[in-house]
Amino acid sequence: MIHTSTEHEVLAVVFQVRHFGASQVPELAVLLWQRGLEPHRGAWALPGGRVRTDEDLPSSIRRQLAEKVDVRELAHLEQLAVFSEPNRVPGPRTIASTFLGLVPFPATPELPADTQWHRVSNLPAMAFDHHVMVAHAHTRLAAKMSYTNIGFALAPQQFTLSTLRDIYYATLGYPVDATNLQRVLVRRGVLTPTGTTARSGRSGGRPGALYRFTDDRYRVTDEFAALRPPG
Amino acid sequence: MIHTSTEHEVLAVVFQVRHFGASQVPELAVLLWQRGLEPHRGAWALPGGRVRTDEDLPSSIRRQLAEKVDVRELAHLEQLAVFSEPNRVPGPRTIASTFLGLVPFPATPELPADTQWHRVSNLPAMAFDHHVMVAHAHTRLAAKMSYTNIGFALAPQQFTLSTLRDIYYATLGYPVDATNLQRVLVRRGVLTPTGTTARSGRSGGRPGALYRFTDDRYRVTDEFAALRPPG
DNA sequence: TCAAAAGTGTTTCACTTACACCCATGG
DNA sequence: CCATGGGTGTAAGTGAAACACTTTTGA
Repeated sequence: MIHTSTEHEVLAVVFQVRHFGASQVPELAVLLWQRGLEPHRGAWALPGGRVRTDEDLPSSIRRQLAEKVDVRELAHLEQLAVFSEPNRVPGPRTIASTFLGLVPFPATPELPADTQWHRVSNLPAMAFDHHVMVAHAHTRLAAKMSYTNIGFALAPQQFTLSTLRDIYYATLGYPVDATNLQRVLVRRGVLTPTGTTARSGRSGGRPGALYRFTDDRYRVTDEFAALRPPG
Repeated sequence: MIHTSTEHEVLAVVFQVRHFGASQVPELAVLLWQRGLEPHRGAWALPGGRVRTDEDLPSSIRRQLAEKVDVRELAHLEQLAVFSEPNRVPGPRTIASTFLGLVPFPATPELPADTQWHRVSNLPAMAFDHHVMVAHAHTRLAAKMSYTNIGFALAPQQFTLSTLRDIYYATLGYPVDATNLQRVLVRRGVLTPTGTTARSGRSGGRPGALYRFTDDRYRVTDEFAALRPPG
């Protein structure tokens, strides 16, 4: 197919840690909408769409996400990769810029009828190259969980360490020791104790201390694993 | 200004570690060309240009770089950020996708008359928003020097540890201990001894052992600084 | 008083850095 | 034989992981 012009679209991989069914442990979820028209009718797609000529990409994706979720819920938004294969979608040649968006636990935004949260570990049939984008976003998120404070965008304002441990588990895919998590994050200045305590759960147990993220903006907290500057 | 359509361009920040003047220590350099026409006539710009409708972004930037440097010299190429402010350049609205390109030391590719290497530490007046792109690329490169094998794309096939130390110094901006550099990189499997030795320099001194990078493809070598998987 | 959940303390381990000292070469 | 640069050994420090043990609560 020969293209004569190029369109530009933005797509967002919006993640939230959510409870599914009666399961005790929450899982990582991604926001998808189901296509009602061909091509790929019935397949699930990432929210987003055409970029207008008078808006930059972050504005564009925020505008388009506003139709899906309350944008105030979006605690973090960052650029991912660009997908530019000339025939990645049928029709006019379209370059896609992808974004990673994060919604805090445990908000439950209103969703349009065609839109749903899906387990990242159990994705439905997806439209076009969107599954690659989800995988890419997940990889990026998991990496950043260990050397940035990006968790602030997935956690509530205040939380116990068990809650935070669940969030790390959901994003990383492997269990994390709550004790060590606390020590690592407090030492780095990522976590601050609020001084208050939560109430005990339904089945008793000692109430947990409440923490909050020190910053509510993205920050790299562990830049140099090796080859640090001298001093 | 009201735009009615959107163009898409690619721009590359091409780095090389180079000797400048009689200085003993090489420095990080970026490839720039000087604009001969308005706007920003005389200012220095990144290589790149309009994306054709039938090529993806990596192909496009490779094609356009071929006019500046021998593409065989380009040992690494990766996507950076997209710049999308509607008025970032005069004329039609243009979205720019930027790339990071790396050329090994100490190649000296032929350059067109309008093109030169410039010290990253002493940049000339630059066109449009290109200085931001260079800063962004430098930050990304410095970060990746410490947790990936990306140095393979800046180093010769074989090299002594002093050479490698200079390359790390040039990219990171602070001195690195050659001894520890060797230990860190060999343990991670990034560096392999060749078993051969270099000849002594002009002023005598013990000849250095020669090393090579184990892989000639980009690889993350130190994924988890903390919160590693159990086991 | 028991189970559940949270928190503390301690040991072990892996890695990195810093630095003093020894080695090989050319002039 | 000495200046120059390369290489080795080692000690100290950091920070993370694992895990047993203690504390606090609800029922």
